[in-house]
Amino acid sequence: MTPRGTTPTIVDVAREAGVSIKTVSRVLNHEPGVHESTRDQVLKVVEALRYRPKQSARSLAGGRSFLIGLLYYDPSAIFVGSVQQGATVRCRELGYHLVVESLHNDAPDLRQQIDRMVMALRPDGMILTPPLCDNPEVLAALRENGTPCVLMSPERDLRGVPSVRMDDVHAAEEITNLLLSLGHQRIAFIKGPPDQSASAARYQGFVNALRAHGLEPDPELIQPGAFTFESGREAAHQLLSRRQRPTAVFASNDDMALGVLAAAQRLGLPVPNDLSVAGFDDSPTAALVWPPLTTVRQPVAEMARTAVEMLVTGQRPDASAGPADEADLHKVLRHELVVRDSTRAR
Amino acid sequence: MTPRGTTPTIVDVAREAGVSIKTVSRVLNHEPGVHESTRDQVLKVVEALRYRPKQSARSLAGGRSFLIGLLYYDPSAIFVGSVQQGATVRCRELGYHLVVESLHNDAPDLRQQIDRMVMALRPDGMILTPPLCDNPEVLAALRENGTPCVLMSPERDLRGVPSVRMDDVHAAEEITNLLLSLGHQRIAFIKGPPDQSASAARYQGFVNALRAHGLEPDPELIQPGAFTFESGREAAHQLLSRRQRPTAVFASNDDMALGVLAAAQRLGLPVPNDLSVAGFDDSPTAALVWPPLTTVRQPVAEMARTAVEMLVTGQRPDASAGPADEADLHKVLRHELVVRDSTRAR
DNA sequence: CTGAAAGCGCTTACAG
DNA sequence: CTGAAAGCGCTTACAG
Repeated sequence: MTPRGTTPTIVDVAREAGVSIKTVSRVLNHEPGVHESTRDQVLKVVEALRYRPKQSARSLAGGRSFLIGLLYYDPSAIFVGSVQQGATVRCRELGYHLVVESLHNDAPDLRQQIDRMVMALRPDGMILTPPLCDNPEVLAALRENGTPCVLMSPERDLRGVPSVRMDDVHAAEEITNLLLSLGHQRIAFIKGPPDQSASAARYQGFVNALRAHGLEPDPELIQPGAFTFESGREAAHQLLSRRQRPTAVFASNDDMALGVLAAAQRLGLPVPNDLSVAGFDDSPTAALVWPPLTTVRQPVAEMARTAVEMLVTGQRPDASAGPADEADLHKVLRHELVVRDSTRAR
Repeated sequence: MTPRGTTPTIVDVAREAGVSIKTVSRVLNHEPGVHESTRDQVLKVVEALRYRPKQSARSLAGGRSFLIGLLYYDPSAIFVGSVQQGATVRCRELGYHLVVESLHNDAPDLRQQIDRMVMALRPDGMILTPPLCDNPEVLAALRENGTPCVLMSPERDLRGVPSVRMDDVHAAEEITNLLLSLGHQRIAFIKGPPDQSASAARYQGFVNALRAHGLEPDPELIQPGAFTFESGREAAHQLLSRRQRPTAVFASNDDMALGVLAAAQRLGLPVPNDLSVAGFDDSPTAALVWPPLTTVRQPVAEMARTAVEMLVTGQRPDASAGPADEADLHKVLRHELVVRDSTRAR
């Protein structure tokens, strides 16, 4: 019997089951070559004793920590909640746990912070979210200490470094197509900041869709923006005070679209009656304004799930199987068009 | 010298510094009774070798995991981002790490999920956020396996169980006082759902403030709500179609206040010119609407920091110091009034 | 199909 | 002020 008040160890299970601890270990790790009856017997005892192997012992002996690290920067990022939801659930399913670390993208001791975490915890893999996944210093630190990484929505894919993303170009095309199909011809576009690759991708999608319909983007209707509420408001003020107003505005993220809504309201232009507005991201706010925003939902939780899987599955640090197929390294997940009340046929 | 390509261990440090591993251990753990010159020598070697003790080894030998668990339920909760920001930063400062687990409040295997995590990781403490911190099953499971907990904003404080919260009554008083000081007399209030204690507390604060000014709450101006956007919209429609409209609405959370904004817009009532609106929570959305919401900011990140501290500091599982002072167990942190453009003097 | 031995890298008593 | 020994609870080769 296990001493009362003490948590059972593998030794207790082995004694109780009448086998060696090695056999218990084999059963617990799903290793092949254990007689079915032996396995059943062990599992029965495990159940009875409510035994769970201790992570620190497994980690010390086996060299795997069963920990996945999540590095993120902006606490207000719409991302965080969904990333975590997806990542923790998938981790649990796979017998892993998620350790979260918030870093400052421009902290002087960024490298030290990462080293410290990696050396202490030895996570079996690390998920990087923007903007950290585009920080060369972070990537270099992780590569040096040999921690496998998956980048979530990086600016651009790196050869040999796994990543998960959605297709911004395609999604922007779909939003634009929606507006076109509603009969809009004068569609304005508010761009993101030039230093983010999503900005160019979304604009590209917008242009693609127009051209596919035989239209050319009208320079008068293209405004710069910064992915912020304020920049959206300013851009909208410009656009809506033109002699010939657009009948629809596609703001390339939700925060800017909210700014457009505010500007329209300020100018007494009812949305969607006199103006259709579309955003991009499906931020929590998008559904909490009037009218609720038509937008694109990034599959954030799914991306996180996928990242965990790639980390747990691709455990071949020595690349014994030869260089992994580059295409398999970069996954693109399907987004979702969310049509709400801010868009209407003209 | 440390073998190349291998991460240094305590043995390498000891050899290089010409001391025993026990002495290295003492230095690293800030134990007293080490000669200053010895300490310096050890630290120099630690630095040179970039040595960091391995958590799994420390944990296995020492019985402390240096892990703090964070249990949460709702991924969309405004909480998550700030909780994590506060908790991870404080953890890092104290040499701990944060493991996050998302649970379903009504999952059938809730208890198992918790047991599994605790048995595997042996976190030194656990932070519970609403609604998990009010779930008796969760609390029982944690108590049984002896994991110290801190409850964040629980419905009610439990004897002997540490908690951190803000003062809802006081904050609601302040919002009401603000509206009163702006000259509003007909102030409507939208309540939260009766099963959440914050609802009653915020209403209490509202009533307190009115009475302090010699006013009585007008039943005509009190509406039920459910802390959701929709319930706020409905309540506002009721309130704003009265023969004698209120000049201000205090919605007891931001989501409902956003609903009020939507309703006012629908009815062509400009905010704040014809109607002042105040919320509660300072959700991310509060600043992303027009006009931006006057509200109360919960000190969420600070609460999380404090929770980590309580867990790390109060490491006396056997209560050797006698029953801790009940008052010290329940911390109340200062909130912040956020005055924006949705409120104006009438 | 199963087991005895060694060892992962630390900390905890215990000495001196 | 410092150290030698034992042990935490597992997994990894290695045998048979």
